[in-house]
Amino acid sequence: MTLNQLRYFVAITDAGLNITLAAEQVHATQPGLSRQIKRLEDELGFLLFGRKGRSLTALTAAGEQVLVHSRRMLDEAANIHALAANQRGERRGRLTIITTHTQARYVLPTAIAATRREFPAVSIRLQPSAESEILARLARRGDELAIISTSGAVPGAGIAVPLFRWRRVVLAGKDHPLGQRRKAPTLRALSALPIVSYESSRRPESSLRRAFDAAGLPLQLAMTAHDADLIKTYVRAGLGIGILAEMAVAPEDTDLQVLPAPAALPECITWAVLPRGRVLRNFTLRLLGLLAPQIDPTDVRRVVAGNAEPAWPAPPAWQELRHATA
Amino acid sequence: MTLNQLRYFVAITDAGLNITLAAEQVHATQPGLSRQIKRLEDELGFLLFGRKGRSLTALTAAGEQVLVHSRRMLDEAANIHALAANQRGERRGRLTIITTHTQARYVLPTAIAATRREFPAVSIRLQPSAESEILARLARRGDELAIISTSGAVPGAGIAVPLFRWRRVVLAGKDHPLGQRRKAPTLRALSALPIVSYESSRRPESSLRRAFDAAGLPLQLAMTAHDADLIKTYVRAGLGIGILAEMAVAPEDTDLQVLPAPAALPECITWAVLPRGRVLRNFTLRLLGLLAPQIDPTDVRRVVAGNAEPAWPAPPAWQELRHATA
DNA sequence: CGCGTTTACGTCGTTCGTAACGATA
DNA sequence: TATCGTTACGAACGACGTAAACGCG
Repeated sequence: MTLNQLRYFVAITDAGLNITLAAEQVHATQPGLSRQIKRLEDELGFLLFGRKGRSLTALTAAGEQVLVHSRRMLDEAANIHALAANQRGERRGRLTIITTHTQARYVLPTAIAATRREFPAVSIRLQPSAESEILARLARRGDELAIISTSGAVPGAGIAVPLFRWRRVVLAGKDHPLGQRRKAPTLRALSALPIVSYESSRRPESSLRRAFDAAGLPLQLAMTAHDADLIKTYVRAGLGIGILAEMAVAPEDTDLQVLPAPAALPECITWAVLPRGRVLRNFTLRLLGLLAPQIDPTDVRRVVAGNAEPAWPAPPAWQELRHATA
Repeated sequence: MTLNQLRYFVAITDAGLNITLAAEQVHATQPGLSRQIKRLEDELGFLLFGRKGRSLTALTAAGEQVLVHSRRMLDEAANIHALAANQRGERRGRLTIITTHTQARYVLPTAIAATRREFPAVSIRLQPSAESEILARLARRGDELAIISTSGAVPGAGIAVPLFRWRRVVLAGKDHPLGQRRKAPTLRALSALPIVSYESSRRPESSLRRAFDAAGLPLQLAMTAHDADLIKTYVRAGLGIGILAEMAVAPEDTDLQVLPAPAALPECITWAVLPRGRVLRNFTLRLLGLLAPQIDPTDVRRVVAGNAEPAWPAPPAWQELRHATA
């Protein structure tokens, strides 16, 4: 049993049982993979894949089991390599961040730019994803970090580190009467108007929808998008009233009226979610520190390694954070 | 990075940084290990060991880290091998049981004999250990299973499966007046007499000692031993009154008076403790099933694999169990 | 000097890529 | 016939053991 054999094995399963495709992805030839799988099966004494004719049709039940342990071994191998890279001060690497559009567009840029200045050879890959996919992707391999928001609840998968608290804002067109009193509109007032907000507000468990439900008021979603810029565009076009994250309001949005959200809309928290048990590269921790200065990188390492229980400092409000890091 | 390199690496640390000794234990030559370690260090880019002259003096800090992940990788490799052995119905293997003398002498024999009848090629190694060492040894490698007793509390390390409940008995010499009423003596009565019991009773947190402490009575330990047979021998010799586990009373002990223990001495539970995350061989589960028929082997597998939360059936009393399995 | 590690050298086994072959839709 | 997996072959690499050299107590 070789690490390479296991690497080929999971590559084949990840490629949907297509050996040729898997071979490309591990930078090897197809006969090489075929042979190693055969060797592995010979050594273990049973088939990993079910075959019909010459092509692979499915993992066997035993193969499923082996796959689980193989992935763990490869994860640990990757951990040792990450450890080594940190140890010798390696400054190259890759960091994949899975996040939503709003975080990517309004929260991350300064921190990512600063990280890149410090580690110019690190390739940072932003992977905007729908909220529902984010936690699922974390389980995959790679040096991944998810940045997501919830209204209070701690995300289930991985190690969740609270970065900052934020509230929603209400956006109205320049001459919309809602803005005339310059204070937060009531939930009831919003309920009477067409709303433009995030796609995720369509989900019945979204905190926006639940706030309206709790008040017994209807929520009229005129339009939804993943993208805060689109939302603002359509508010400008007069499609309705925007409800979005305060981070998404930029200085150049002077043509819009920005009002606080009703108190009934709960405060949200943005979290960094890290895969449990993974050795983090130095630049990953650096990015986290830049995003939320209250976080102690050493604590993060300990908790992710499973050597300490999470005990995070209370996250600051977004406004404080932005002033502190500006 | 090769699995062999990691194997050599942990062998060297387990051999106390003696490469020659480690080489014997992994059935290889000393230069081979030296070379592979050098290669590994070259690849990782830093030293795993501190050296003085030509000899290894200590693990480096980075080496400690690598060691942790290396062990995990090798554990997973062993898991795959165990999985494979199970899958192809391999009936050979080794099972090391870490336990106390009383369990080894009075509880395990029938179950072990039955397991050996079913798996004649399995070599079972009984490793009697003091209670304090048992849990520490579980962390080491190999197909290990610990059988230990506590007075109620769940053992901390690994997965603890409750096997059965038992009580203590009081042993007195044939003509000792304590036995004349043929019922359980009081704690106060025992307190006035010299006691012969287990070595572990010397520990202040032992349940025997705590029962006397709670009653405000002194415990006079005339003699202690790890070994129930020794205790009986010294009771016969008139050294004092024996207090030991009910399992340790054999039919041939007709020359001793056997009395129930005072109710103030709490009931104990014997547990099987399994290392978390290890794939168990079929014969290990078989032995567990023979020890405690109420246990569902599939549940044990699931819980040890981390795929289910422990929810064990209530353990029967030793007497019921013995009659059920006899 | 004895113990333990490193270096040198020759052999063997394994892996890999290229190329040809086989099966399947 | 195109696609994908298997088998065949030759080259290159790497691991291993033996034997000798080196350092340290």
